[in-house]
Amino acid sequence: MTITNEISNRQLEIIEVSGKILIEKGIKGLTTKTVASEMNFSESAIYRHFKSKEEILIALLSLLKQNMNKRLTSEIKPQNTAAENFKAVFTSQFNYFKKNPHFVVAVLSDGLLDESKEIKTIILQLMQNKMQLLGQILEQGKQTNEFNTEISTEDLLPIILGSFRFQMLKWKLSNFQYDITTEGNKTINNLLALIQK
Amino acid sequence: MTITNEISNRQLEIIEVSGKILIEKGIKGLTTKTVASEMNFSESAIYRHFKSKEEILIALLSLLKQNMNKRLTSEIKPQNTAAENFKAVFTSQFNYFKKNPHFVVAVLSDGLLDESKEIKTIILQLMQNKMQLLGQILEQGKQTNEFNTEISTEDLLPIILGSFRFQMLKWKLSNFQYDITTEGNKTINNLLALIQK
DNA sequence: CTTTGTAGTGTGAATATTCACTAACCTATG
DNA sequence: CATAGGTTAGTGAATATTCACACTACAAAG
Repeated sequence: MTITNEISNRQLEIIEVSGKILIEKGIKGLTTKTVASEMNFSESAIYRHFKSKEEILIALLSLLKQNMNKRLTSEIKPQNTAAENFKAVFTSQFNYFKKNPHFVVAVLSDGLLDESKEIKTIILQLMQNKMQLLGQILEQGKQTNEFNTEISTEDLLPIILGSFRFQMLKWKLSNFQYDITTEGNKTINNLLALIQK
Repeated sequence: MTITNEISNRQLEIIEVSGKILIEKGIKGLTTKTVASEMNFSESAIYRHFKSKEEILIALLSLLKQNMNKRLTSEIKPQNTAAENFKAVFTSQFNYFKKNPHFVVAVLSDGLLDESKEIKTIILQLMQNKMQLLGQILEQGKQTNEFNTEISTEDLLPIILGSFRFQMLKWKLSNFQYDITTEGNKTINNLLALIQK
């Protein structure tokens, strides 16, 4: 366990393994035993890399938050139409989760919510960041007269975000068996159809 | 513990207490100890009323399923407009959860999903029932030319249900501090504005 | 080149705690 | 007097965490 803020390769492995366990067996299945077993080393070895189990979850969520912010921010380009930006953001999300389904936990992280104050904070930040980003795009669309102005951005956001979350939940319930990118694209277009003029 | 299918008063108490614990402390907080403590009797007394902890959860979800079906079905009236039916169904939901916030678990039951096969099945049924009911209303609205036909009912359902779920999540995250019926009404109107002609 | 210190990473055994659940017993009431 | 519903006092299993110990790589020192 190094003192730096950097994440070591071993830590990253543990995070990924934890995410995998989380979606396969749920929060109850994530124990020091299962993590150690999946890592092919003993339980005590975990503590060479993380102070506690909670720290693993915190690291996982922090990583995702960081990644998501960087990734999504880079997708938004002022020269593009709001619809294009809207599509780009969600396409990026769906592609990312297709490659890293073990991070879907973070979207459906209600189960983790009650874990600790710190975890709750990160999850809330994750939501707020996404809301803020989406809010920008919606405002852009209203100003450029692409989107309907009848419904306030504030009211539109939970509808869009809720749809996204629900889609992810369905995907998880199917055990990730269908292609989330094609299904996701359908939803993107449907949502756009609803809010476009 | 009687042999009948009826739920005794004591069982109902336990179910309600469990629901309360579930939203306050999450699935991890729901233990024989916390239930017993909230009931003001010993842990072993629980087993006079339920065979296992899982049975409590199953009873809770079954009760809600039964209740929701009955309640929502009675709200749909063919002589009413689709918009009226739509409103009636959601108003009923919001009113019900306002009075029984401890049952919000069932809407946000992601955490329970991994508990057991049987529990997962009931939760899925709960979702499907609601989808089916809402689907009827949407179809009615399309036939009477009230609703937009651009987006298929199938595609519309997850958007509406996702919005509802997200609204409930926000409410829970706020610790049920605001009035869900007024906030809910806003969402109902917004959704209607989106799908109406 | 060899010794030696040290940081990093692993192990197995032991720990206290918590969990769901059970057994034996008590007692009021119909 | 049987039964429903409560009690106390356990049970074994699982859990997160700690500890003493061992091995390795490698850099500094002699």
